[in-house]
Amino acid sequence: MYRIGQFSKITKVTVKALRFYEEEKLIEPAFVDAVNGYRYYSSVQLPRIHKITALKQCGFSIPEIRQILAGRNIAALFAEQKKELESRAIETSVQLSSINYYIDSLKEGSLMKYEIVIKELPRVTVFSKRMKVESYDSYFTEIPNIGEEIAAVNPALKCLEETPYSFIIYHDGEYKEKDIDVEYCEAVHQAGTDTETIKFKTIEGVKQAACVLHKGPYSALPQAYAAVFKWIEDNNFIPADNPRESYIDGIWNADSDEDWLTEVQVPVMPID
Amino acid sequence: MYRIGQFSKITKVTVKALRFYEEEKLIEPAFVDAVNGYRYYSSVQLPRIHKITALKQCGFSIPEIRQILAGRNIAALFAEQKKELESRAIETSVQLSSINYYIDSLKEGSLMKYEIVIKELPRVTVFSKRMKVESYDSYFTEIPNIGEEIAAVNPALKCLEETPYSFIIYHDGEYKEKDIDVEYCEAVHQAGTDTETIKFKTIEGVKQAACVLHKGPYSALPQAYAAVFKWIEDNNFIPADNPRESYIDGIWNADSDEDWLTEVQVPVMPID
DNA sequence: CCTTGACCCTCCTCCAACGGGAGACAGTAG
DNA sequence: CTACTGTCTCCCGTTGGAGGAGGGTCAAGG
Repeated sequence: MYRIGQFSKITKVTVKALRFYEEEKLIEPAFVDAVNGYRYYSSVQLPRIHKITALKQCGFSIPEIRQILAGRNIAALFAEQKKELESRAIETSVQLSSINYYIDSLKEGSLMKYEIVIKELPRVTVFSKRMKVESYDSYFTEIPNIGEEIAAVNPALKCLEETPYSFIIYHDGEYKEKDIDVEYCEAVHQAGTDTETIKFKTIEGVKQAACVLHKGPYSALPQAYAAVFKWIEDNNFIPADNPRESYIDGIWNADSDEDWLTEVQVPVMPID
Repeated sequence: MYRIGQFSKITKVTVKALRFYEEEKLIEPAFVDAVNGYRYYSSVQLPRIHKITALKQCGFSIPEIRQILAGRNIAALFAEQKKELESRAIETSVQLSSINYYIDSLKEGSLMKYEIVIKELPRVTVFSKRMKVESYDSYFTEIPNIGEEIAAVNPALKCLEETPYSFIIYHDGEYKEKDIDVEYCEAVHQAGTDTETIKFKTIEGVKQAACVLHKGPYSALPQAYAAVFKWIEDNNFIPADNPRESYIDGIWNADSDEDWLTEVQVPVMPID
């Protein structure tokens, strides 16, 4: 019979943990002195505490260990824990490559200019106009016209005011300087009547998109694109769809182009 | 200006988290209505919350994020986090192979007969006698003699009574049936006078040893050895030293050999 | 004007697995 | 007798919020 401190040394389980396991009904002392309350453990309990330690080293929680010790659901719990650990391994490796990306970008002196975040993009109903434009500058003259044209046919049309979402999809997979195939979209509450060139449609949600926020004039957007595509590569993702550029602040509500805010969103999927 | 719920939708950060971050001084609303207490956020805060989200996805804690946002210790924190994540990745992979080992052993019908635990073995002072014996049975007749012989020369000798540690080191790296090179050791408080065949020595500690507890007669010990060596292989470790067999309960204090307890300890190191 | 539903506020508790420490006995060695 | 170590119980703190209670706000519809 060992006192708790001795048992603790033998088993390498702290005294605190032993008392806690008793409270959690994982293991009880073989005998408790009724007078002074001292706990006494015996060597026949070594296999049990050994088993507890082994299960803890596998990352099981205390209720799970209790189940396994009771002999219930053993196979199921192990299979579940395996899945859990596998997803944890993936998560850690994503974090690791993410960190490496930032360390890289720090070395190049740009002090975390771009941070990339994985987000979900919701399903939205939009009106959209697809067009080929000569250059980036030219479509900004187009956009106000689109709004007017669709409003003329749908007087009661409402865009999302609280969480507005207007963006351009680049249908050329890659970066181009001219003759760009773009689609301007603006989220609305409900579909309305199409025009010749402007159509209502539903854009499906995207479970994972790498998103980067760009602050400043549009001329610097290519840097944001470069950053997000480097991140995607570094983090073992691949683009799963065409990139979007979402306009948050711009000429319509910010004076200085230094204050403009644009989000680049690239749907991605992990490389298996 | 967005109310908290709208800002939450835009940023995919829950309302609870936004309020919590405010309390933690990570981000404050651009404006708080003095009358009703409503928080209002503006789009100029998007880069900051975006940065917070990105850092969280790297696994940083909130105090760390606060430091990084303040621009302090950035490189150091990133390097530290990288190390942290790397060790977490290793830990998870160990747990994973551990789990796989048990799932394997479950399939073979043996319901977790042996659990393997990684423990540290302390540095101990022992008296030891190294000898070649014909078979496993024969050295058990030897052991009592060793104790008597050393006690004759060292009348005041004290073994560790509270946490006794007596064990055999197998100097043949592998399993042998006869002509075995063994060393019997028993931990003592202080070194004493050597005899012709029994020497005092200090055995260095081992940082990681794969340990398995065997309950039952010694004839079944080979199964325990098989289990621990399989585990070592499955878990990407390699033996780092000769195995030890530590005797906890045996003929001297347990009647039935079904109650005997022995621990097999194999020092290991991870494969790089 | 009243109600309803959607938001928002603050404040409180809860999670996991113990660690740290306070205050009070217990047991032993010098 | 005192000092030291071990043990007991009880309470608080950790992380990053989630969940809920109880109550105020705001706009729309009847």
